[in-house]
Amino acid sequence: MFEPLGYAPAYWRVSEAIRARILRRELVEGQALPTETELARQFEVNRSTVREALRKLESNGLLGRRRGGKRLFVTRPTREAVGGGLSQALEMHRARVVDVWEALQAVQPGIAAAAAERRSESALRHLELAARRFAAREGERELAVLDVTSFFDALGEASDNPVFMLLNEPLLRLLNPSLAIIIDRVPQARSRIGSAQQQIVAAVAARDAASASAWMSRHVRDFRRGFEVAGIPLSTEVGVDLGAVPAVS
Amino acid sequence: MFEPLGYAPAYWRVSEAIRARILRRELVEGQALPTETELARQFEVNRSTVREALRKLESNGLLGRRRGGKRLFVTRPTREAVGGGLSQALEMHRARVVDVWEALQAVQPGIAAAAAERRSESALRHLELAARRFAAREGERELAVLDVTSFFDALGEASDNPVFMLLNEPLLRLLNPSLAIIIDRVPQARSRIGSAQQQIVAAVAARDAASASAWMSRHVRDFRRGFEVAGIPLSTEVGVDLGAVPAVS
DNA sequence: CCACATCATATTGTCCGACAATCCGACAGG
DNA sequence: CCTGTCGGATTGTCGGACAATATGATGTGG
Repeated sequence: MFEPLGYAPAYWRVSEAIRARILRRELVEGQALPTETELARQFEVNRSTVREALRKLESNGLLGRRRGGKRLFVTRPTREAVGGGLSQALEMHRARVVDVWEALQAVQPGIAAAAAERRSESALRHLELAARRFAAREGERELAVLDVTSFFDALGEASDNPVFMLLNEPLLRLLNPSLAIIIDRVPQARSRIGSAQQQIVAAVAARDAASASAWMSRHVRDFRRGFEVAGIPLSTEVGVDLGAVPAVS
Repeated sequence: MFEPLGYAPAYWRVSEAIRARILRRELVEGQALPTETELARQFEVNRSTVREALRKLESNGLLGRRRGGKRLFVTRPTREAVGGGLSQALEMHRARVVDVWEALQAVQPGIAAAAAERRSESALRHLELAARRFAAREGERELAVLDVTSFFDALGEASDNPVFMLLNEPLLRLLNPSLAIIIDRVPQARSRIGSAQQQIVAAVAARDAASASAWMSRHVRDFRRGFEVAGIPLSTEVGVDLGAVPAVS
């Protein structure tokens, strides 16, 4: 009959108060926060309480500090921070390789299309660079995987859409371990990825959204085939150690 | 020439240590954490330091407490926690209505298709229920918006893909304010949304992925038209107060 | 044996005060 | 302009304290 009457500890209220002012842009990016002592004075709580509140905002990525710096500054959550949180959440939700792949399949063609429509010259150059770097890579499985990630990242950048840029990273990161295995075990993986990247780059360069989307669709579908050929069960949970996945003999 | 030599404060290392054990599943969901005093003893740091570490994990959604409870438990980040972090990040990145819309345009058809392929009977019922509730709603702009959100949520649920379920919520949440304005100002908005929902439900019920995807595509495109008719500039930043957007006369 | 009220204990939230390390800004000297 | 010095300010960490209350053990009655 009655709602539980809400009680929130002071550290929570302090953190919400600061968060609200940041989101309302009353505290703008790059601005230094008052010192802990000053905050404690203003909120009329102890410095320890303020510190707990600050830790929450810090891990949300809303506060950060300059390298080696001491004071806290208002920052916008970096891609890494957001991506880390998201992929960590997905691991806890036991997302499987096939789930992430499906999401990629849904979202990447749209990103490619947007990139083709709006890419700037410099974004295009970055994209070309990423593709060339992957193509030039030999051996070095781990680095090759990073190259693949960079390619998708560059594409997100070219789309000039912060939503895409933020979503891209965590999804790719979750697939990184499986990608490494694919590149290791599937002989033609590198060449297929490389040629797909070239087609996509060409379409983006030509501002041909439909073609970019179609090639990306094919590219992502190839990944799925890669999982199968490499013997990675589609129901493998992301975030587990893939060292244990048996090689197909 | 030289890498900055890394130093990490104790609260950070403590929080990382606990996070790692959670992600490695050595601490499983639902399990109670040791008490703060005990953690302080084991890590050989002060309780204040432990508390700062716990606040970080708490705001990541990896730790939570039972309602009215005192001890902390390992939890998986709720959809709200993840969504909150993501939409907050997008606000800070000054994502615009059109950016979010574009992402929706990219991802929702895929979700609809997946839902059509895999929906369970009970998920289908939830979806139907959400559609019926929206259709039955009159007036009550705010609630109508929530109904729309519920519909997309139910669809994500039906897709049975945790990635989709987590991505759905924050995107919709960001559009909620604009949606409210659309429903207020565009007379035919309700009926168009309602009929789109019905078509999607029908396609999902029939397990017709192609049709579900196509209708969803149309549905999302309609939103864009809605923004224009309602006089909401596509370049409006999400998260700003929309009370100021002038009505078209 | 189970359900329930009772109570001592453990635990959290918050405070206070302290101190070392170090970052910051100013200042002087080459 | 670069470098070295210096004092003050700020953070990271510590120890201890106490009120409020959740937790678990205990005892009691059915």
